[in-house]
Amino acid sequence: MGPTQLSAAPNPGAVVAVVPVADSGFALAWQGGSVTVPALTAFAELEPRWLWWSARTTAPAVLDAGVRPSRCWDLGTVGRLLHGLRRDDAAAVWAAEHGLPEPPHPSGPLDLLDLHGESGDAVRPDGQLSREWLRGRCDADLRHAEHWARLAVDLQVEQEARARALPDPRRTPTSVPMTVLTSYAESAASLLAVELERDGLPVDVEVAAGLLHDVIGPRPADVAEEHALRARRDDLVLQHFAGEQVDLRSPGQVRALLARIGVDVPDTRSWRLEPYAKTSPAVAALLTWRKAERTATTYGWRWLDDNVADGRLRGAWGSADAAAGRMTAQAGLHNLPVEMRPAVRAEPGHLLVRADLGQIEPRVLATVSGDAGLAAAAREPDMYTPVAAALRCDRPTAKVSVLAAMYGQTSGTAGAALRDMDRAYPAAMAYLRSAEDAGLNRRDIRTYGGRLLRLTTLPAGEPVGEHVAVSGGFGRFARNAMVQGAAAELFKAWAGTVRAGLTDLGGEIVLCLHDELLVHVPADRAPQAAVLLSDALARTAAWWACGSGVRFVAEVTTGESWADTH
DNA sequence: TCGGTCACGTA
DNA sequence: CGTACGTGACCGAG
Repeated sequence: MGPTQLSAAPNPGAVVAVVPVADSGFALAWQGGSVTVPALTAFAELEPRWLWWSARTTAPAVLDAGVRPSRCWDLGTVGRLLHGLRRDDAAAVWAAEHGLPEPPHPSGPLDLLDLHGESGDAVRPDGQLSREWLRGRCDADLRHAEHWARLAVDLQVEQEARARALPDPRRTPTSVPMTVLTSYAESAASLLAVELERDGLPVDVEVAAGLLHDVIGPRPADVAEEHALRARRDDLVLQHFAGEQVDLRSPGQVRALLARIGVDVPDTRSWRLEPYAKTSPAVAALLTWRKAERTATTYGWRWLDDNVADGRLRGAWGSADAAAGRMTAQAGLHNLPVEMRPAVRAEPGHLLVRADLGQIEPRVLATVSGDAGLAAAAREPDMYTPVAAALRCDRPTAKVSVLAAMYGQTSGTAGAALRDMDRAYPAAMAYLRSAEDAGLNRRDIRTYGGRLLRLTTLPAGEPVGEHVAVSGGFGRFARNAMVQGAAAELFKAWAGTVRAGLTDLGGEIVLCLHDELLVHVPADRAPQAAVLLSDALARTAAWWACGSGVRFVAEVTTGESWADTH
């Protein structure tokens, strides 16, 4: 082994850390060297695995520089994955990797340790990162940025070693260990989140306006007209109550109002009122009003004005929620009512291609639990047909039984069904019980892909699952999170593969919806995009579910609007 | 002005 | 058939 040359260029495909410095270029570092450059193009040709402290802070500058990264490693994202962190800032990730206590937020006041040393070291005597560095010195100039990039390289090596050392849950492991692959996929998802936020979802404002007009009436010209229209909607309900002056938006007042016509309910949720709608026109009118009111307040003219610009609906995206690691989105991107989906339209000369994973959670359960019987069922296009045969019941009963087992049913008559499930699929049931047990006893657990679910240090009532503490403890939460979390990991791995394949087609992912991908492509490439969505799933499942025998299936459809693809 | 609660949209 | 998330309105406390 000769001495390392500091000027040695990275090999193609190497991990290369990038730290942008405003208006000055980029600091780059890799194992064996580092450099500062005015532009990224020469390094982009090496197709490196770009390494950054977080995509959210770094990727915009990289994308602006004209680079479309195909692979990356996100220290914040991987830190959250490996350590179950609720934060992804450099200080928290660094501390977790080095076994140090969780540091205060970088915005907190500086102390003597932060300012230690002649020039101010990046690492404090106690091993934590200096808050002075975190607050701007790291990208103040290229010299400091280069040091910051080297630290990133060191931390990546440590993270990868940790990921590599975790047990691989697959029956037939591939050469790259499972949690390293998950780290790649989760990092890609964080980059995708940045792109989704920048590019947005194509929405035809004219179509959206037409839909709104039909449901909530014309766009009000001023505040007075807005109130008048609101009053007119309210009157359609109130006329059923002899002109009483009641605030329909106040659940308490509505409940009292309903009591006066003999409808006595503990709350006024729509599913509870639904049975009365058949016989009571007043209740029916109230439910219709509720529907329109939801649209008017949450997805109305204000929403359109605030969130849609240049024909794109934009909101903040997160790559992993706190509970199980599913993607999150704001601005209504994840809860757009079905009635509004015709407004999601491909731009001229383009088409939307939608793919959704069929029966994803039971197939994931078959994979992660290694249950041979359930895996055999998961080789079929419809899992519930063989399950019904095994349980000697009809298909709807089979479906309910599987879901009840996965989610920990607490109501209804599940006893017999669960006994049958135990007989037919003992390994899957044992897996679920073991997850529930970990939850009940507050033990940390890892998902199939290696995400740490922290149940030990979580204070009761902490909003990881806002209602967990009150509604049933951590047992059901853990049982659910192990399945939902693994499904999220598969989904993101799939999405990352699709994203990489879309570059050649000139297309982009425009929406991620837990088990559904929406892709926007030039119209003549739509057939290729459809093939890509299916192929990417097969290729992803080949390593993700290696040796399990489980098949994953996607339904793929093409159309001009999102609604057309259903 | 704030957090809690209700309610409801999506998966 | 449970979990999770984001949004907006009301309501009472401060």
